[in-house]
Amino acid sequence: MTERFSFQLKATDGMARTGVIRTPRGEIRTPAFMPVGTAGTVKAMMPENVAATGADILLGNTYHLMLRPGASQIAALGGLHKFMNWGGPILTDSGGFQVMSLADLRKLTEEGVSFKSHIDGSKHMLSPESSMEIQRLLGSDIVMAFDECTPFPCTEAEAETSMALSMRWAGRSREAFGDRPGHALFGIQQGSVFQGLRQQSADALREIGFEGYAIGGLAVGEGQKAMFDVLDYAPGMLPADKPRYLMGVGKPDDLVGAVKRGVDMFDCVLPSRSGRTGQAFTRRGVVNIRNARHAADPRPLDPECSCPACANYSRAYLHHVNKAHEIIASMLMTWHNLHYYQELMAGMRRAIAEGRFAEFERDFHAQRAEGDLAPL
RNA sequence: GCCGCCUUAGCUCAGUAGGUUAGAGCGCUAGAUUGUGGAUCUAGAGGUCCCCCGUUCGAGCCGGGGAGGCGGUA
Repeated sequence: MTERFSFQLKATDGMARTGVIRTPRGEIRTPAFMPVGTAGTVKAMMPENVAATGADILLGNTYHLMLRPGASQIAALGGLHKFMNWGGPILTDSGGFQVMSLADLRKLTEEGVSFKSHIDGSKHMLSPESSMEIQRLLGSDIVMAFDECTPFPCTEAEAETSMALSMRWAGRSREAFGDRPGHALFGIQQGSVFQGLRQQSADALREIGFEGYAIGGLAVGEGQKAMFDVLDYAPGMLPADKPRYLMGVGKPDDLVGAVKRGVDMFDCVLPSRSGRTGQAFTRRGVVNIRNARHAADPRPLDPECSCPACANYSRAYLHHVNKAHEIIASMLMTWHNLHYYQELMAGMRRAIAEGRFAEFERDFHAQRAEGDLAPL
C-alpha cells in the first residue's frame, strides 16, 4: 500500500485518458465515476454492494455531515470511513455548492458564507479554513477547495467576480489544508461559460498548485452543448499530469462526451436519485419503470445487464414495487443504475487503453438510438 | 314501520342567496431531475352532480316521488 497520493496516466486516445489514482486507502481507476454518498450513505445501498458495482471511491459532503451528525462526532467515532463502513477512498465536497442550493439564508462575504441550516434553522459559517478543518475531521482522502459554484446564467462580470473570489478561497484552502501526506487537495476551476475566465481560473489554480483539478460550475442549466463547448478547452487548461474532475456530471452521454474531452473523474446524483424515482439508465437509454407499459412485462429491465435487479426480477415486479413505494424498489433501481454507470466507465477505460474510443462512442450512441425494448 | 342525516372525479370531500366551459387533495397518465431534502416541480386524462317529475329565463343547489347508504327508534 502506497503512502502517497499519486496519479499515473496509462494510456491516451485523443484527449481521452485512462490511468490510476493511488491513495493509501486504495486505487481509483480512471475515468472514474464516484457514487454520491452525501450524508454518510449511498442511499438505498450497503457499502459492500456499492463496491460490487465497481465503484473505487465515494463522494461525501461537508455541508450535510457538519450539520448532522457533526464533523467532531464523526471524528470521535473514528472518521467517516469507519463510521459508514467504507474502506476505500472518499472524496468530500467542500460545502460551497450546498450552501447555495440548500441553505435557507446565506450571506456571502470575503471571509466565507454564513447560512441557516435547512434542517433546523441553526446558524453556521463556512469558510475555506472551516471547510478544510471539517474535511480533515471527516478523514477525507480527496478534499475539495472551498468555492462558490457560479450560478447560471450570469453575466461575464458576475462570473469574473465569483471566479476571482473562488480563486482567493482556493489559495486559503491550500494554506489551511497544510501538509497531509496521503491526502489530496483539489482546486476547482470556475469561470462559467467564458473561455477567458476559465483560463484565468486555471492559471490561478496552477500557480497555487493542487494534487488534482476540478471543473466546477457546469451542468447548472447551460445545457449539454454549452457544457461541451466549455469542455472543448477547459481540460486542456489544467495540468495534464493531474486528475481532472468534472463536478456534478452527469447523464451517461455527458460522461462519454466529457471523457472524450479529457475528463478523468465524475460524480453525480442521477443514478442514485433516479433509482429512487423510477428512472433506470440502460445501454438503450432511459427507462421509466413506473410507466404503465411495464406493468405486465415479464422481461428484465435490461436483458444484457448482470446486476441483481436485471438478473432476478421482471419489469413487472420493478414496476409494482416502484408504484407501491417499497424500499426494495430504491435498492434494486439504485443498484442497477450504479452498476450501469460503472460498466460504462469500465468500457471507456478499456476502449481508451485499446485505442478505440471513437468506436466505443459510436457503439454507445448506436445502441441508445435503438431505444428501449419494444412493448410486448 | 317511523324519524334524521347522507349520495358531486377511481377514493375522501368542497361547492359560495339559483347564474358562463362544476373544484381540491390523493390516486391515475406522462414529463422534468446533473458537486442528493427518499425532496420537489410541471402538464394531462377523468364527472348523465343517484334516478324521475316539477318550479324557474336558468337547478349540483328549491319542491315532490323513488333508489341506495349510515344512524336512531318501535
